[in-house]
Amino acid sequence: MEPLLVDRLLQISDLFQKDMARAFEGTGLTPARVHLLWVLQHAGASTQQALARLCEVTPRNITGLVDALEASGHVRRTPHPTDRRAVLVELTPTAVETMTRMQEEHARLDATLVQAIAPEDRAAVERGVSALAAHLESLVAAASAESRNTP
Amino acid sequence: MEPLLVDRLLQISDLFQKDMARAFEGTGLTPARVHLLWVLQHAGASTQQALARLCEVTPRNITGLVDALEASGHVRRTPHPTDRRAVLVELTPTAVETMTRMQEEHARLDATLVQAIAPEDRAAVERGVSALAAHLESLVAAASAESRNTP
DNA sequence: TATTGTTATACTCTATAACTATA
DNA sequence: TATAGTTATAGAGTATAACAATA
Repeated sequence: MEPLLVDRLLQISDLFQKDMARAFEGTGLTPARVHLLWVLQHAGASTQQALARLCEVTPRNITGLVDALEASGHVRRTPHPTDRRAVLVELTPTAVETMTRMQEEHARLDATLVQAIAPEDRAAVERGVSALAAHLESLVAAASAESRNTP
Repeated sequence: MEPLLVDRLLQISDLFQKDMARAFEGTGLTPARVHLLWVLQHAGASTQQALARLCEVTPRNITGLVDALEASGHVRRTPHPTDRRAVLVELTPTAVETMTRMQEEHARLDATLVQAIAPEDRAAVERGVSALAAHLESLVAAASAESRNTP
């Protein structure tokens, strides 16, 4: 018997994690730190509170990640122009370069993945994974709404 | 512009993680421990060395996971019948029940996922995700073969 | 000599709670 | 009074290295 669709998707999740871990190794970066850099690249200079919301993680956790990324020269803390309690975190020029390369690699990976699918199946797969993502999103949203009602 | 296929797949990975974390919460179980129980359910009573290979994790790590699962009553350590160095880890009856329920929930999730895809797209999606999994598998295998050559 | 599991140590990610400085 | 960030503390997952008992 062939594996269930859900098992294929879980297998793909697992392989993505391995592939990304491999891509970072030797750079001193970790998945959580790369995620923060990715968020920063898209959001631009941000307060740690904003980063905590975007990463769906506690502010305390952001302190630790920013400490590490500051020590490795990937981000800088600068004073907030109007709020003296806050700091702005921004990518350093080297990190901007690193993230640009990473985004190129990301696009290359996308291209090879699309090519791995038979041409006549591509449109259906695009529709299918969009539907799957939407369905899962609603499942998770429903569960988290319920847990807010019974905390 | 619509998101890249790879971004959809990453989104699905992320949603799976959230959904599973939600499913375990309140049970005292964690993703790593459930994974070990899952492996144990499929492999049957195993030595910790075998579990380390199956989970792709160090033997030391298995010691910790088995300690925790033994304390929570999910697994038992029994002496190996022929090798006095080794122990056999096996599921307790309650854990067997828990895993059976989990497998049923897994099958239900698969059914709702398949239903979320338009009927005329289902066959193409099944073929597509199989091709994607195979392609990623070969990418990861190639990378790990290369890293064994340059350690 | 090689293998099984464990002790010792360390690092990363994560969380909550209490505290400081500012709004 | 509320918000931004940090210190303090804790637990889970992971790894390497050294060691005991057994093969």
